[in-house]
Amino acid sequence: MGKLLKEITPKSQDYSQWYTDVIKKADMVDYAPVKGFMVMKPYSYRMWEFIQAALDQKFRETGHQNAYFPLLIPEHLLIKEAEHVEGFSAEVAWVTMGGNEVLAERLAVRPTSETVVGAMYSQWIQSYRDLPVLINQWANVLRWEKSTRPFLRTTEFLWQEGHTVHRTAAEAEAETRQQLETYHEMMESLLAIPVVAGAKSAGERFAGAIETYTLEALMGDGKALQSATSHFLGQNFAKAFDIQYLDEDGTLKFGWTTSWGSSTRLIGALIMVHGDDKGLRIPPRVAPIQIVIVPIGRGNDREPITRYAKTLIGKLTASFRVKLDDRDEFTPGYKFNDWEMRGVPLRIEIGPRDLAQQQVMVARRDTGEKIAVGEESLRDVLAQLLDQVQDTLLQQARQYQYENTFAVENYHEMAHHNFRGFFMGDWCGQETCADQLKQETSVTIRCLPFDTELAGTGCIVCGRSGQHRALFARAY
RNA sequence: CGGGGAGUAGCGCAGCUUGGUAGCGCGCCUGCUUCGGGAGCAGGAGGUCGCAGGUUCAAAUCCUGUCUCUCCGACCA
Repeated sequence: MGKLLKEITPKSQDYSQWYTDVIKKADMVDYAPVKGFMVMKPYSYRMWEFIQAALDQKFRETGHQNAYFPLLIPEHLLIKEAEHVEGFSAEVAWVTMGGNEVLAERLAVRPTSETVVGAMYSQWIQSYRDLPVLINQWANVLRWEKSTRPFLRTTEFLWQEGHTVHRTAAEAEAETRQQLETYHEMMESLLAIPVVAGAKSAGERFAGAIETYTLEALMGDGKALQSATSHFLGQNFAKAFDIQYLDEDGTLKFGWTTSWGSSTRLIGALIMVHGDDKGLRIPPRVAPIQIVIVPIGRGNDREPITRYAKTLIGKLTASFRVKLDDRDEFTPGYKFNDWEMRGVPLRIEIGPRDLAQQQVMVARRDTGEKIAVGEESLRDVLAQLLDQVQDTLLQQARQYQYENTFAVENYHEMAHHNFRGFFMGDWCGQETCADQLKQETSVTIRCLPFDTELAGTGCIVCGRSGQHRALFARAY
């Protein structure tokens, strides 16, 4: 325990440093040779694969197909939608050379793919019979960010971006909401992260969107993290890229498009929502290793224990992701701490006493609780415990969010909470109020949550009558 | 992009003020003993001091430039 503190800075002492310590000590990332880039090591990449698998399945179930669009986008395409290019111009990386030749037109490394997708869709779509187009791609994108943090904001990141075209506004709008719901469900059931769903205010919308929906999660330091977004693009991109179809009535009409995305940033959210001073706590459903087995004993004890551990592995691998830590060079105590740092949900200890009693000790990462389990019921108990850990992490995160969500009548009240947490308040709808708030407190409007009502106490900034109930917070 | 801090062995650091044979802890390798919450002893390997210039008989140390990490702000998934 004493040595542990040397390795991971306590959250309460320095949250940023804690985060950096955890991702390094849990063997999730390494820094790359180019500034702002990171290597996702196998342990974190595996988590991404679980997220991918869950989303991909859901996308398919809702009628979407995967495709892949090019990494490079010619400048003339990128600049077609005026608002869009303005929103992204400051963070686009350009390719200007091909081999030894200077290119006639420079090529943008995609910051997102609406433009190149739009250019292709305009060629693919002729008739209302071609609609809807429901395509998703798994890709990397590049945004030249000024300050970067592993997972939360890196220059290159992995994500999925869905791009759809619909015949009617209502259908596109429904698609936008449906995809947000897909993310919502995945975050709670897989990552055990509660979120607030809502619409972005005009000032916070995606560049070129009519409406942006978002999921906002509360991190352990009281800051909000935008975790997934879904955009209703209206006909903005259809007009810019000439995505038209001949409708049943014989007239040419513009399609209605959407786009929606979620990224490896989700892993950053997972770390900050569930981690504690001992390190990571990974929800079992995304844990690369769900159960680690630590054999205890030396000399004459060792051989039968190892043999037993191996038969146990054989029995459990069909149902769980299990690992036997039979490293010779570390003591059990070291291994306990090591796997706790890496966030493995359950640990099985097998020592001479257990062998004699035909039982094992099972320790939970989330609560620290340790129980003896008889061999015959082991598989069922483990399955139950994994569910319980998954559930407990979600409940704890919900509790934390609940305890750190405050209704305010004017923005000065936020100071009582050090501007940390979710703040619910009325907003008059004027951007000037949002700007003033941000200027003075760094707090921004995270979203206008669905299914909320005005408190009637007036705009928290100017006091005029409110137009929207809004979620305010400082954000990553 | 602005303001702080930091780059010396795999990791964490000292040495720099006042230039003169590169050190400590952990880790690593070998051997023996150890194992229910970060084991002990003994021996050993490992460094062009971030990079590039400059000053000097001599640079980890002084000067200039540059790159990277980190924290805090402004900009963004």
